[in-house]
Amino acid sequence: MARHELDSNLSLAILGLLTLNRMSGYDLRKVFRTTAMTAFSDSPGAVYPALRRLEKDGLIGGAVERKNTLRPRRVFRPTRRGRAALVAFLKRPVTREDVVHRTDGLLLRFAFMGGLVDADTTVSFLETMAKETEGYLRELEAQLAGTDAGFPFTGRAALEHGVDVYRTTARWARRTLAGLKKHLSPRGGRK
Amino acid sequence: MARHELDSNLSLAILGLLTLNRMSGYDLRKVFRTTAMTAFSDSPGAVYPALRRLEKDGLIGGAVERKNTLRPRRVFRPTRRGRAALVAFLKRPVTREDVVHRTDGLLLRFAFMGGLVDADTTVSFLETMAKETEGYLRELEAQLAGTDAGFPFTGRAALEHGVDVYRTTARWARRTLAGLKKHLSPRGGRK
DNA sequence: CGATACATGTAACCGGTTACATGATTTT
DNA sequence: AAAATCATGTAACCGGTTACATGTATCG
Repeated sequence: MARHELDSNLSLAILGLLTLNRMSGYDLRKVFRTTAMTAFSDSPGAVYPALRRLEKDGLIGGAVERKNTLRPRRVFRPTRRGRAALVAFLKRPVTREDVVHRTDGLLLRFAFMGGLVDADTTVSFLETMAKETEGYLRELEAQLAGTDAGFPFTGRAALEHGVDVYRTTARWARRTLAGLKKHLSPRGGRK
Repeated sequence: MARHELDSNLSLAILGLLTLNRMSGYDLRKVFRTTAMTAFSDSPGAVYPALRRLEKDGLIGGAVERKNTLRPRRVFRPTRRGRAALVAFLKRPVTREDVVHRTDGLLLRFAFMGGLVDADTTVSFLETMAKETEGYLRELEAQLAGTDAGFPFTGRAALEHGVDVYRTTARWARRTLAGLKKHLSPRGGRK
């Protein structure tokens, strides 16, 4: 038994994209090749097996389009279970572990939250993410301060890059939180 | 035949660390568990096989310490070939691909450059890295500008995070470049 | 004397990479 | 007619994860 059904960022990305638009494997590959989602492999050896796993787990279903032509395609969309699994996954609490070791997964989850989870969940997601990122940032800064003599210039600079990136992420979370509140509150708020 | 001998960031990290200090597998695990190098697995199932691969490829050699005690340890250090392979790897040209898909590897290479490669190489590494990062940043910004209606708020925000991070990396490269030049030039310069 | 740290391994499993394979359709 | 794009797959290989296994040494 797989630990959970969304076994990788790729599976999460696919399920999320299929929730937005029904797509074929080829369509997904094109998204991964041509958009900002280049972190994901567009190789058939990654995409098609991932689709089969999701289908086997009952999270997506594929229907053959253009059945009688010579170039049919299987277009996938999430099942009810799939949509539920995605929502449950998006709602998982944000941990320090996520911030330190799974930043990409965290951002991916956030990217798909629009429309799938309520605003409160999104807000508290960002709040926790900001807090945990700031906490880890302080750890890193302390470590950087504790380092000095004997440490080569380039090593120290590489560490500084890490600090810069986490600081950027913390600020992004705070800024997005503010933007989100403005986006929701003013008059009635949009879905 | 493996594509190249440094088959993963973990192998690179290990070879680099062993170039700084002779260490055992357990020592390496401790480094990965307790320092900022938490991106690397401290699990024995990752570290010991990686050490064996590096040894098999003749890049490192292990000597048994405390032979006659009941708790001996194998302490590793790079061979001449290993040191040469590391330097060659560090000197590989920086590509757009590296910037887009292997930022971590790039930073890791930079971290180990101190003392192993000459200042010119380090400087041009940073220059290329800055240029390619800025180039990709412009691509991303164009993509972000081209997106708007229909795109959910959270999706757009996630994209903005990516832009923020690349901008941070570009600035880091420029700042570090300036710092490096100051670090080298003023009077005689240090090794 | 129990818990924690030291110290090194193995094995099943898993997802991604790389490369191979096949064929139709559209564009130039 | 050639090249690019559409469209879907398979298979060998690889490194990392997770869990298991074993035993010593030190600290409280």
